[in-house]
Amino acid sequence: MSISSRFAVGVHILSLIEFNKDGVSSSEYLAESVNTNPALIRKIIGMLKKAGLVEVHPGIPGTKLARSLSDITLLDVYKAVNVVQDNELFNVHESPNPKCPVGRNIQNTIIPILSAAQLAMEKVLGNVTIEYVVKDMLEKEKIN
Amino acid sequence: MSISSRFAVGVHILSLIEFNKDGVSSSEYLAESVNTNPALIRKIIGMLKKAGLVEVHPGIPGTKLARSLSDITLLDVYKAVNVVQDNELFNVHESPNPKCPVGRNIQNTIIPILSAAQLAMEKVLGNVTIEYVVKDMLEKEKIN
DNA sequence: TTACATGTAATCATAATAATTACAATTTAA
DNA sequence: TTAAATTGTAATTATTATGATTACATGTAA
Repeated sequence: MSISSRFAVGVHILSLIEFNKDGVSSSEYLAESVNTNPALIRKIIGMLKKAGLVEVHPGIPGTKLARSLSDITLLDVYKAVNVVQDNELFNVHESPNPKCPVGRNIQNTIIPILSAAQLAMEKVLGNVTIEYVVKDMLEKEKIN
Repeated sequence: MSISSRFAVGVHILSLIEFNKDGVSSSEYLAESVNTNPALIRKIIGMLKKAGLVEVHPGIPGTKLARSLSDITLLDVYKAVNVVQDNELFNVHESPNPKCPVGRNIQNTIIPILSAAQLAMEKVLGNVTIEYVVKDMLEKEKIN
């Protein structure tokens, strides 16, 4: 089990749009960097658009960022691409036996805990911006 | 995508062993409460045993806790049942294009962030014991 | 030796993912 | 007006993971 790479690809797309801000970031161009096919990129871009993170129009080549770099967090991307629903990071068995004191309470007892764990993870993502990601990549370029 | 219910079932099993500490917790007994089949329970119990959380012996009916309730955290269970490997909660696309500054840095830039997010989630689990879970279930029984 | 429980491998149906193909809809430029 | 290029989106496929199930070998105790 792991969270869909749509999320990492979304971050990749937004970062590359910034790196290529003076050029045209078509789905084919982005797909070459991600190393996948343009249709998948367009699907993810569609989700980013729906979330208000990018601007893109049918027939017009290229995608632009709709917000400043410092105003887009990894949590925004994560939410945009629907990799995990609220309260659904953890799968809880569906039909425990209500005749048993554990069976009839397990869900109500652990779901709040699991939800808190999920929120703690998401909070970390919320504290990282695409601006940081881009700057970090530039740093790594300098070093190498 | 979501984390396997093996984890929630593991918590269920340990809690029920405690509730039933004066009786015999066979895989069939546990399976009835979880509402699944005994083979799956035995598989999960095998993992809990390997992690030193329970005692169980071939041919001898029943499973016992190997540690005190207050010394077993949800993180112990999570680790025991192998629902998520270290650094693998998030899937990162495998072969980004090394000719692109984003493609050649995306992994090194986001993996530490994703790892920190995963650890934050796991830390929450590490702060909750089976003792708390059992007590909370008892509380909920009183109320209802 | 018989009955019963655990340990474990194998099989199967289902669901999710990512890759891919295909094509309609839209825009721009010739 | 037409042609070319791009986005939007649905459908298909191969692969993988999960959970349910079956089967049976192994081990214990009466």
